[in-house]
Amino acid sequence: MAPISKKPRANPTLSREAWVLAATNLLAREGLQAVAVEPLALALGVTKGSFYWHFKSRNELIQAVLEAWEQDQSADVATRYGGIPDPHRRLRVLLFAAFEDVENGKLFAALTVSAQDSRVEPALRRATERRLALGLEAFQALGLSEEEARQRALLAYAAYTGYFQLLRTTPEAVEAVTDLSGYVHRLADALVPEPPT
Amino acid sequence: MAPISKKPRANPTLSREAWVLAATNLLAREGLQAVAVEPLALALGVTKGSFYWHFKSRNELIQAVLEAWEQDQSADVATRYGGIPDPHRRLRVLLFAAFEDVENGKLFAALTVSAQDSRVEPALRRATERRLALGLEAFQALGLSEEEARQRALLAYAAYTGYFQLLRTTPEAVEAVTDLSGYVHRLADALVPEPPT
DNA sequence: TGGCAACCATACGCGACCGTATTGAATCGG
DNA sequence: CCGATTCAATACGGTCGCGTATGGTTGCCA
Repeated sequence: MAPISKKPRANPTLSREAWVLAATNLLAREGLQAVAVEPLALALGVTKGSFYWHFKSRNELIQAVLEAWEQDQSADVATRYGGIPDPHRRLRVLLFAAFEDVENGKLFAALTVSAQDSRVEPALRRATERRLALGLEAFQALGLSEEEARQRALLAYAAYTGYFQLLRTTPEAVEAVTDLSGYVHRLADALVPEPPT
Repeated sequence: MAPISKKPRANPTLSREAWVLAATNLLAREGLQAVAVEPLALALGVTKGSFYWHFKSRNELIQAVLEAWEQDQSADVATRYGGIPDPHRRLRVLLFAAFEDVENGKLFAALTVSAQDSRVEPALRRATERRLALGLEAFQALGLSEEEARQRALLAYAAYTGYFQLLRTTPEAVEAVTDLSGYVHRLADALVPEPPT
């Protein structure tokens, strides 16, 4: 038998990151109001006592979750977006990448739900601004006017937001459309003018 | 001086409908969790005592709000949609009407936020199903295949949902697109094939 | 082996909101 | 004018989650 010491301490001890991770998952699945200290502790098999050793408050946990989210948002964009020279391809890659990352889409939808929250709001606003700016730029690179590019960017972003919102609220309705990539294709075709053959 | 009786009873007495109306407004502005009995009573200048005379519970109030909403959803569709013979016009009218009703759009967005709630979920699901079915039908009337019509309907609905969600979370971002009708035009043009000139 | 630091449990007080009871005041029909 | 009805205030007990205080284990290290 392995020399299990008296109390294996369930988990070899919880790290701050473990709390943040668990909180993020809970947030994505059940929303911000669900990321509460006591229930979270219960789910992790410990009590509040542990939590308040790692964090000053629930507020601090939420801030940490949001920071982590914003971090790998930027990271993602940087890697995926990279420098695709052809503007048509770049735009389509952008669209497909966005819709394919379902996990992130769900998390984003969950955050949108709590947009009223004073901690969530700034993070969400920054994300939205970045994304819309990226879209604007991408559409302008196609030769569209600013106004037109702005409209299409908003349209694309609304379609993104709405898609994951619907996926959250009424998954059955979305799944009735059997083919996601067909959906995104349609979106891309509707928004991205034909390349100059 | 007008013969003000001893206690003019602030408001000439609150009706059940007044509570429902106030709750609906609060819901649209601050979400479901904000429609709480005590705060609501405070806002109306009375106390819980009054509320629990008109309603059995908070739950009953919420049900009432949802029922009222579903009621005039159907009513709206019936009147607006009416029988426009030409499928192209019908579809465009539908789209414009949906985006123009900002009040209802905001209320819808607020409900979407609380889609997890066991009372909201069914109402929201029914609304979504009705709307998608309407969209499917309208696109099929243009001669599109079912699959294609389904995709476009979902796209249009996602754009609708997402638009009002963005309006809720980050109004500045939306307002940067100066022209709403331009936006909707773009959406319509992208989705509705040219009429057979 | 004593001691300190990391990690966690337990117990408590607090505020917000729900729902219940009970009482009070205005109003209307007879 | 009076009693019943309608509407509302007050006071209470209960739940859930936050945050604090305090004490208990474990592990490492001198």
